[in-house]
Amino acid sequence: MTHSDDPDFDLADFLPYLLNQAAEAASLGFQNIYRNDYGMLRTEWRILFHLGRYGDMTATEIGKRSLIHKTKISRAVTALEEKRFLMRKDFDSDRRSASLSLTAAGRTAYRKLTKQAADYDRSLARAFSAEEQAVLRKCLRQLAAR
Amino acid sequence: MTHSDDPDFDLADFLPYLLNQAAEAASLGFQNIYRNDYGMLRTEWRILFHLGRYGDMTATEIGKRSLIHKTKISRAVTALEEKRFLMRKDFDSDRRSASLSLTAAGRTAYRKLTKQAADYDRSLARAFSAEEQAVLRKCLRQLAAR
DNA sequence: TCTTGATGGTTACAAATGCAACTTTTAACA
DNA sequence: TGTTAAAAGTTGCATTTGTAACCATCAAGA
Repeated sequence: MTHSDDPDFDLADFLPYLLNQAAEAASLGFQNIYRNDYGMLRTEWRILFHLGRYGDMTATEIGKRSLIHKTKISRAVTALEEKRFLMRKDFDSDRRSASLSLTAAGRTAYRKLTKQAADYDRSLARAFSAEEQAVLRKCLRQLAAR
Repeated sequence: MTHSDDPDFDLADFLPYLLNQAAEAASLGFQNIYRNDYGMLRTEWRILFHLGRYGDMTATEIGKRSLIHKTKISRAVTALEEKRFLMRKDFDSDRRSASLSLTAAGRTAYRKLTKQAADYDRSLARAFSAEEQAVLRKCLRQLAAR
């Protein structure tokens, strides 16, 4: 006996819930890599990725691209700096901000992590047909864009 | 110019990232409802849901069903009790645990929230065709099951 | 030049979470 | 019966994160 007026509804079918479960499960495997192998947090890996992929930029520019909040960026940049994955180069023109660029170690980490991410992505996607993958990614993108 | 050995790879295509973005966006709309209207956190709403849907049970039983960690359950139950949404009934047979049951206010909140969840789910799903929805849910379930 | 307002980034504080340690009670069994 | 181990919850601590307030610098105009 159910206690609901809407007996067909179940959390397991609720899209936000289902998305969360899937996202958490999918994150886990890769999280282990950047956490255990590089001692990074998620935000740090994301920032490393942005710098590696798009080149040097300021914290604000990372924020515009990634939609990560500036306090998270500030802390992650400090952490990456302490780990010697990136360096700040002050501008003469504007001493409020600095150009962030990866060190050699940072670029190496970027290269390896990107490769592992691509591998991991393939291992996840392997469970689905090409059509399913296309639908899945399209739906996710659409949901994310709200 | 890209700085990668794998120039086709982008975070925006990375499934864990995409899933996270979609999950976060999808959560937001409903989060506003249980937060603003009922002052609940996500775990509290989930526990309210389990009790409303499946009837009275102990904290451990909720944990088995929902896979929520017992410390989160303990804190959420206390919070729901303070908000007068649930009550503990001690067992005579085993004084370590208690049966948790919703109050009248809790049942009302459950009914309304469940209805709003169902509506919200439909509003999300409306963006997709029936086939897309089926593929999406199937893929998410499969990912979550890993 | 001086003031006012915006911008880039950091820090303080509070809430949320995970992990481990702990308390109480029960069960097992020598 | 008395000791030990397990189970049900709770609490403490350390980490992470969001919000708001904050400092320093720069731009624009009076």
